[in-house]
This record gives sequence, structure tokens and C-alpha cells, in this order.
Amino acid sequence: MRSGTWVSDAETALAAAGHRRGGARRALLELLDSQTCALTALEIEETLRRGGSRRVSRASVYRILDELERLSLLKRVETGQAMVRYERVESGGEHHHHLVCDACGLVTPFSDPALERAIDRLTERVGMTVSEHEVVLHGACAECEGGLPQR
Amino acid sequence: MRSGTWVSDAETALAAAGHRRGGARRALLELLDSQTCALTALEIEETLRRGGSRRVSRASVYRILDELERLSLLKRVETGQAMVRYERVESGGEHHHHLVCDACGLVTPFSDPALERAIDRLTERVGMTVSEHEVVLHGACAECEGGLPQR
DNA sequence: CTTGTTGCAAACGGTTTGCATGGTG
DNA sequence: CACCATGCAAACCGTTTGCAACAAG
Repeated sequence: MRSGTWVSDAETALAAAGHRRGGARRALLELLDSQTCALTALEIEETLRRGGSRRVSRASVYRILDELERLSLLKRVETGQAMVRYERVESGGEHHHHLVCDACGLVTPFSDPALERAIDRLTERVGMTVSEHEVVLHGACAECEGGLPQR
Repeated sequence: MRSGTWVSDAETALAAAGHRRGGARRALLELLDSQTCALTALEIEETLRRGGSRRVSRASVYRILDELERLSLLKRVETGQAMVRYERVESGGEHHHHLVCDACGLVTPFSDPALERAIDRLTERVGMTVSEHEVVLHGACAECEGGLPQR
């Protein structure tokens, strides 16, 4: 059960960045807020169209995603599949990573404190200012296990 | 200083998979063997052309990379940049992950036993057969730190 | 000679951009 | 009423594919 603060936080940040309001962006914000994991631009476009929400053109989807990412409201997720995915960034800093089934394409979130600790420690030792990190586990989900990967 | 076993291992695996020899693939194998980190298809094509090696058509580069990946001789690396990168898979199982400078695009390898341990442990708990994992750290390299990211 | 290997150019498909229209403040 | 937000369609560009010429075994 989400509190919905993300949408209002996002709108505040957008206003602060000099943006006006717009129906397309609003629809995207609400959709993204309701998700538990990352979506592709295509999934977003289709969900909005079929979900009864306002139809949003593909160009707008991309433009809005781009802007939201620039404002650090969204995070880009690379799953090794054809399309990039996006998911909201929690203001609290909590975040998860992803399991990708290479057979059926299913993307599932997971989180692991021990992993985060290892990365935090590592982050201090590398010769670089680390602003973000991403971990992707590839394999076969329970359902596909035993079946042939089709890629 | 590399031992060069990767190239011969690769050729053995290719032969076993029913492939004949070919100059283009040979050139790619040698180039990839000499690298310390992942290259894009474009970088491979250009390096081969300029490096005096045989010129290899773009289509062949992609086809060969694809086949080598299928045989687990290469690993695909997603850095969040426009293009996919490829690097050889060590038969010993040793592997590294990547630091990506979002300002200049520099990709650097790193390895961390503690991180690997955390991932191995995690791998046993998730409801999925994990065959591979990838960790990417984003940030600004020493050189770019202070300058503005340009994306 | 049979069949995989390569090059060339055209086709693909996700993403971006140019331009005209519409809505916000 | 100035300007950002949006839709549409065309342009982009990394990657894939069809096909014909080559070359390995």
C-alpha cells in the first residue's frame, strides 16, 4: 500500500524546475507511482491506452521519462532485454535490484541489505565518485526452469 | 600479460560446435583476447580497420559476437550507454564488474571478493536459478569530477 | 562440391526530433 | 498572450537480415 507521496514530491520538483502541469505527464506519474517494478516505454504507453487513462503519444512518453530521469525522480533499469525500463526513485533512498528470467523475460525486484553493505564499502575504495549502482541477476525463473530458453 | 589460452579455447569450442575457420572471426578473437575490458561493436570494427588487421564488415562483427556469446565465450555488458559492450569470459570463472563515468563514458573494470560473496549467498535465496550477474557502478571518474556531466 | 563464412545493402525497431497545435499560468 | 506541453510523422542509428560471392574441409 503506497502512500502516494512520490507523485506529489514529483510535482513539487517539476514545478521547482519551471515546468507547467500537463495531463500526459500527470497520467505517467500516477501510473509509475502504482507500479512495484520497472516498466518499458511501450508498456507505459499501452497500459495508459488500455487502462482507460488518457492516451499519451509515444513521443511524450519518452520526453517525460527523460525529464523525470533528469530530475532523479525515475531510475533507468537495464535488464539486457531490448528495451530500457524505468521505475520511480524513492525519496527515502530505499531501492531494490532485479532478477531477469532470460527465458520468458520476467523482471522481478529483490533487495538484500548484505549486498548493499558490500557495495557501499566497495564504493569508498574505487577511484571514482559513485552516484548510483545497479545489480542484475540473470537466470531462469521457477516457471521456466526445465523449459528451453528462447531468447 | 595474457597467456592466450582464450583464443585456443574459443577455437576448440567453435570447432566442437561445428564451425569452420574464418578470417573475420579469427581477427575478432585476437582483438577481444587482447582487451582488458569490454568493447562495443563499433569499437571493434574501427580498431580492426585501423589496426592494420583485416577489415571486417559490420554484419560479421555482430554475427560473430552473437555466436561467441551463445557459446559463452563472450559476455554482454550493459553500461547504460547507447551501445552494448562485449568482453571475453575467462574459463577459470574469474570475472570483474564495471565502473561507468556518466560524464565522459569511460568504462573501467573492478573486482571485489566481498561483493562476489554477497551475491553468491544471495543467489541461493532468490526463487530463481541464477546463471549470471552483473554489477555496474555509475558516477564520475577522477578526471571528470568537478566538471559538468554532458550525457 | 557441400556448407559454413563474409560483405553489401536494405530492412528493422526502439528512440529522438521538427513542427504545428493546444493548454497552463 | 507568452511559452511550455503534447501529438504526429519523419528522421535517427544501432542492430539484424536477405542474398550472392567465397572459402574451408
